Amino acid sequence: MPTINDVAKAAGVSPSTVSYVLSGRRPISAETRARVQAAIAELGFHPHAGARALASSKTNVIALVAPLRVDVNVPVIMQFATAVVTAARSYNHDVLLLTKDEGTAGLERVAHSTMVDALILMDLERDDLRIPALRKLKQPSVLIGLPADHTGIACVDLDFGAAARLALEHLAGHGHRRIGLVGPSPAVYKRQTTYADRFLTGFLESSVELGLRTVTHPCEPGAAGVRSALADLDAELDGITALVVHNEEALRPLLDLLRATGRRVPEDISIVTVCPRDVAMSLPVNLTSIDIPAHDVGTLAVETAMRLLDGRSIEFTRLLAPSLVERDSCREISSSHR
Amino acid sequence: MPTINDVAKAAGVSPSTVSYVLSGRRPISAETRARVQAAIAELGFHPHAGARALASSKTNVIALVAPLRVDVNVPVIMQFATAVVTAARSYNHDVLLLTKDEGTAGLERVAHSTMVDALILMDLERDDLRIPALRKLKQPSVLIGLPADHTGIACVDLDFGAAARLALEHLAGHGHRRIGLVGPSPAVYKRQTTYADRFLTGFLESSVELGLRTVTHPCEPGAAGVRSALADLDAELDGITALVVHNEEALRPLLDLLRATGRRVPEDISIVTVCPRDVAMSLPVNLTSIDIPAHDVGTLAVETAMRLLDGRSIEFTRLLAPSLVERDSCREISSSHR
DNA sequence: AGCCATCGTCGAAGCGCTTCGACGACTGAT
DNA sequence: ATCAGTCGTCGAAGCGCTTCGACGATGGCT
Repeated sequence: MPTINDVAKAAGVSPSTVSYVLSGRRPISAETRARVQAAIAELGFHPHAGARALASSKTNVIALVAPLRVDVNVPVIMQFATAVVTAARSYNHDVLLLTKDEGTAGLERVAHSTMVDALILMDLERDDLRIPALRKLKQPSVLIGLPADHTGIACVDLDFGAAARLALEHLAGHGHRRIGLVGPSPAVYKRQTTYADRFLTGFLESSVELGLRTVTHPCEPGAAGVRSALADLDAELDGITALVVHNEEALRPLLDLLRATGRRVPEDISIVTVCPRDVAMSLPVNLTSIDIPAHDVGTLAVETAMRLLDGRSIEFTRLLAPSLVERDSCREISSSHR
Repeated sequence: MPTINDVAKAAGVSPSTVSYVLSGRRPISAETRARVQAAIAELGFHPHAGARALASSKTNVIALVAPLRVDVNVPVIMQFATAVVTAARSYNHDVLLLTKDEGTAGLERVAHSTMVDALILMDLERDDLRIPALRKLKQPSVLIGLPADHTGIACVDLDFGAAARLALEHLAGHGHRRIGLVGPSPAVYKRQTTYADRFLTGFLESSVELGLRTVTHPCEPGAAGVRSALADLDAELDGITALVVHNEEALRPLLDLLRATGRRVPEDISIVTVCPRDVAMSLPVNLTSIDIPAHDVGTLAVETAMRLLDGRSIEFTRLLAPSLVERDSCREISSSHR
C-alpha cells in the first residue's frame, strides 16, 4: 500500500501538498495538482482511513442502528437501510451497522471510540432509554421516529398523525361514517413504538373532528388474530362500512377472511391501508393506500446528519406529509345508504 | 475524551503498560492491572479506533456486502445480516455495510483504505466479476454462495444440490414418481445466482438417479407467473403428483391457485419447498420444507473470516447439509395409485 | 555464590495523515 | 518604487495508539 509520502515523492512535492490536493483546503496550481493526481492514480493510492480519522477527527462513517430481530416490518427496515447506505455513499460516507439489541452500550462504544461521526437510529420507543445516552455523545444523532422527549435531537418520519387523518378524510369524503381501525399487534403498542401511538391518536382526534363513528383494535399476527380483531370491531360498532388498516401483516389474512365471509372489497366494505406501496399492490385487491416513504425518510435522515456535521441549520422535527394513492379498495357510498 | 496517556497518569504507569493491560500481550502484575482498570473505568476511557487501526493495522471491522435492492428474498438477506452482525460482535468486531451495487469499486475502496480486516459477500453470481478483485486484496474474504471459480476463496452456503436431492428422495419415498420443479424467477437464473443453478443441477441429477419423471420451470413473480409456470409444468408432464418449490414468492399465489382450481394440498398434490422455516409455517398449509439456515450460514461465514484473520486453517468450501422438516403438505401415495 | 530466564515495566519510535505557521513569489493598488 | 495581500508550497508538529528493545528485579538452577 503506497502512502502519501510515496505519492509526494513520485510527484516531486511535499506530503502536505498532496493532502491539500486531496482535500482542496488550500489553493494548488493546476500543474501541481495534475502531477499529484497522476501519481495517485499510478500508484493506486488510497488514504488510510485510520490515519485520516486520527489526524482529522472525522471518520466519514455513520452508524445505523437497526432492529435486526426478524420482526414485523422486515421489508420496511430493509428499505430504510438501503436508503441510508445509498444516501451516505453519496456524501462519501460509509455505514456501520449496529443492532438495536446492543442498546445503549453499543452506541457508546462506537461513539466513544470515535468509529463514527454521527448516528441514525430507527424503531424508537416512546420513552426510549437510548435518548439520554445519545444526548451525552459528542456525535450528533438523527432519529427515524418521534419519541416523547426529543428536544435537541433531530427526528425524521412520516407524519403518522396526518396519515390517519388523511385516511379518514378520504373515507369520509366517500360517504363512510362508521369506520374501524385494524391496528398493529399489541406487542407494538406495548413497546410504545412511536408510530403506532401517533397514528392512533391522529385517528381518534380526526374521527371526532370529522364527526365519525369509529372503533379501534390492535390485531395479533396470523389469521386468528385478524379474525378476533374483526369480530371485536363488528361487535363494538355495527354497520361498519370501511376499515383503516395500519398493519401490513394483517392485510393478507384480512382479505382472505373478508372473502371467506362473503364481504366483498370494496362493494361491501372499503379499505384504506398504510404500508409500503409495493405491499399494497401485491395483494388480491389493489389497495388504496398511504405510502410509507421509507426511501425518502432514510435519505432525509442522512441529509440531516450531514447538515448537523457541517454545522448548517436543521429543522429538528421533520414529519413528511403523507400521500394517499387511490386504487381499488374504496367505494363511494351513495347518499341513500348513508 | 480521555486518552491512553490520561489513563496512564491516573494509574501512575506508562502508556505502554496501559496498552498491555488492554491487549494482554505482556504479563502485567495483578495490582498494576487493577489500578489501570480502575483508571479506565473512572475516566470512561475508550481507545480511539483510528489510532488503534493506524498503529496495529487492524480495524476490528468486517465489511458485509449485501444486495440492498428491494429484491426477492428480503427476509433471508435480513437473516444473514443479523447473523453476521451478531457473530461479528461476539468476536469484538463491527460490521460495515456495503451495497452490492457499488460493485468492485466499493470493495477496493474499503480494502485499500484499510477500513476493514475482512469481507463477507452474499448473493454471488456464477462468474462474479468481484472475485478477481477480491483475490487482489490484502484482506481475506468469505463468500456466502459458490461461484464457478472460487479457488483460494472461502465459501459457505447451504448445499443446494443436496437439498434438491433430499426433496426428491422425500417425495420418492412417499411414492411420488412425477414431480415438477417451480424454480426461481428467470431473472435469478439470468443473473446466474449460484444457488439457483446448484439446486437445478442437483434436481436434474437426482431425478435421473432416482428414476423419476420430472419437469422444471422458472416462475415469474406474481399470480400470473405462477399460473403460467404451473400450466407449463402440467402441459409438459401429466399426472404430476408433487411439486418442489424453490421460490418463496411463488408459494402464496401457488397455494391460492391450487385451491382455486380445486387441487387440494396434500390430498391431490404434495409440496416440498426450500425456504426459511418461518415462511413455510406462515401459509394456509404448513409446508414440508427444507430450511434455509441463514443464521447458521451467516455465523459460519464470520467464524471463517475470524479463522482466516488469525491464520488458523479453514476448509475453503463448507456446504451445510440440508435438513427437511415434515409438515402437512406431503402425502403418501398408496401403491395402487402409483 | 553466580548465572540465566522470566517477569513487569518503561521509553521511544513510528503508524499515515492533517493542519498550522512560515515563507518566497507575485499581483495590484497606491 | 513600495506595501499589503494573495497564491502556492513546504516543514514540522501532533493526532492516540501499539510494539520493540531495554532494563532492573526476582527466582530457580547449578
